[in-house]
Amino acid sequence: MDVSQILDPLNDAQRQAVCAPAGHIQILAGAGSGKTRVLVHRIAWLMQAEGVSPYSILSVTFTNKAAGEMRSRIEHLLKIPAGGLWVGTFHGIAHRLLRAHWKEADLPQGFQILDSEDQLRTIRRLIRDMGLDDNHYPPKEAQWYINARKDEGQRPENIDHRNDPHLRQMIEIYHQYEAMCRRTGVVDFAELLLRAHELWLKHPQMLHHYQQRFKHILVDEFQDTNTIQYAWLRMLVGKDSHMFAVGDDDQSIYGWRGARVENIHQFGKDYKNSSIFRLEQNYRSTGNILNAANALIANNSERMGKNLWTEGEEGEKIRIYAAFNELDEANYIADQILTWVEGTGLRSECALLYRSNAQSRVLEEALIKNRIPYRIYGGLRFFERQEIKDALSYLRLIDNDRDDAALERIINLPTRGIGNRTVEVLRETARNNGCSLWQAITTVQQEKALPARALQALQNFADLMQGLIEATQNVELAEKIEHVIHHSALRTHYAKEKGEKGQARLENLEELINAGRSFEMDAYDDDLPEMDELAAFLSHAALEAGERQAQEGDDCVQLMTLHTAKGLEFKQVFLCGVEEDLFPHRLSADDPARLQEERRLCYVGMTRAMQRLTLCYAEKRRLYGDDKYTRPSRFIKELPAELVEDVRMPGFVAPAASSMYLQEENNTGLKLGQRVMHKKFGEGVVLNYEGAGQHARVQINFANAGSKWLVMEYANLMIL
DNA sequence: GCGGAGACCCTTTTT
DNA sequence: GGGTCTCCGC
Repeated sequence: MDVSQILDPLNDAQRQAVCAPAGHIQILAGAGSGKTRVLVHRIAWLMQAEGVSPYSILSVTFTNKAAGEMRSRIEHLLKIPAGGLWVGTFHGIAHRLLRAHWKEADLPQGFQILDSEDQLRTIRRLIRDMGLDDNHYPPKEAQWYINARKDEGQRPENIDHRNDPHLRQMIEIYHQYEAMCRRTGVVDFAELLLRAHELWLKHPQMLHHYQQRFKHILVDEFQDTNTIQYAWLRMLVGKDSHMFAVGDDDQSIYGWRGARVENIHQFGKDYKNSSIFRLEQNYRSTGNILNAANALIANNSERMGKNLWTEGEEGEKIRIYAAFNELDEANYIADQILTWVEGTGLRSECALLYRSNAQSRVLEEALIKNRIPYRIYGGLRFFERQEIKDALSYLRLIDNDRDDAALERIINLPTRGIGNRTVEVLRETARNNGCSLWQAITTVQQEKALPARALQALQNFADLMQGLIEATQNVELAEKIEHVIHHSALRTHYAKEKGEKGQARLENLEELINAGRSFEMDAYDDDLPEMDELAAFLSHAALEAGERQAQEGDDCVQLMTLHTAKGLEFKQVFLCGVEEDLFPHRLSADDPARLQEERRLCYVGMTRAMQRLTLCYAEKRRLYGDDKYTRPSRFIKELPAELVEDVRMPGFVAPAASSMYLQEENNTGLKLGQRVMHKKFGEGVVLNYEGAGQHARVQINFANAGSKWLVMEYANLMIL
């Protein structure tokens, strides 16, 4: 067997990892070191050199994009379809298991998936129905709480309320929410993972079957695994199976959503005989960029340890641009891009990365002003769009009449005279009888619990749904969708919406029909039960919300958050707003662990750059409506001086508008850094201003009392 | 049932 | 500052 195709494109470290003898293996793969390549080639190696059957390989990723890329690269390398091989996301694989074993998992056969938005709506509804004040129990917080507990593998009955009444109530909300999901036959994202874990916990013989089957378990982005994902993996790894975990602790940026970098350390403890390989040769960035990134990340503690290097050239220094304000920052960047393009560079080679989405607007405006086309990542994806979710809700209700969330969404959409009062009566009836809202319609009608007009409106809705159910039996999926969009009058409803928006919505609805036409059921390799095509389509819509929408194609500058940029690379990168309080974000600055995550985020951002990296900060920034004086991020100071260069023109004088602003601000009579004395708090230093004149507030860092915001009018400060 | 006024919020995102 | 949600009046 000729394996040269598999091994030749690899460097020594990669080859060692790919050919490592069976055993538990951990790969620490630095940014741009060929991580995906190693995973793909490892799978190819197992199959072609070791004669491993694709049937016994499981490869897990976090995103559908990564899973898709992995599968296609494997097929490209092997030049055959990799049938039988399981490649998927944690959620996709859990879903597959639960479909196959719905009975053992104690789920209804046709269970559907509740996406985050539906989950939030459900929880909001529930909190109100429980008679709780949603100011005291914000639905968002409850949602976060529930998902976090599920990610940790906890059910409400296992959580200690520690006699805390608020916590006790949160647990009760979790409890009620669970009951609601059971009643309506839906499962949220976190539940997929938790159920899949419990499924094996409760059915050891089934676990044994999968342990026997999957001899090789490969995990991508291992640093992003949360508690339940790692527990699930550990369970699956039987005594004859091997885990191949690829990750980078320095690129762990999802701690805030439950990811545990500690799992990387835990791996070595759990698998004492495991070996570890490091991929440190970088094929992406210049030496200067790597050295600067290395220096930055060296400020973090408890690292596994890793130093990126390159055979390539040193390259340019890292540029630091100190802007006067956010407009100046944006203009500078636009200007630099124009220069880049004049020098035959492509716009698409340039990326503008920022910490938070709110920063994008000013950048966009500057790009528009300079007629620079751009593409912005983020925002709604196809299956998350309002009109698409409306249409899907009809389909969900057809598929499962217990789906209350779907019914609530469309019972009066388009409006058909079913008001809030009517729906309230339905809810109450459903609650009292422990039935679905759909069933409650019949009950309410029988009991004549509403005025005749409302009853008639309900009857019309019931007739409509009944008609849709009958008309969509035994027809092609696309035809089903088409029929629903047309006869529910969603199409006419959105046609009435004026302007481009309405037009776009209509086009999206058409696109949904197309999606139905091109939808292919996964051809599963084993004994998975036949799944109804509509149900499969709905699951697909929830699990793969589709591409983030943006005008594709043209040569566009790329705008995105630092988080979104992970895994991507660009010749020229601008990190925008590299300022204290923005990056690191002020909400993360106090907690050392979160601060380290911010630093890793900066590391991720810097290592996206291949040739040129510019860090920008503004000395003053308008954010959330008011102006703030800012300080450059501590991350800038952590870069070795010999690797950076200041690109603000020396001796440059602030433009008139800017200096006027400064004067106006300065009528507090104080300058930044000014030492002052306060009667009560003692001596301190001026850190920041807000507003102007006598209503201005000033932030002072007191030597003994810490940092405080004071109103000038009352502060009575003495200048020292 | 809809549209306007006011309250409220505001980090990062995938499934 | 701006986007979203809620409430109230028509």
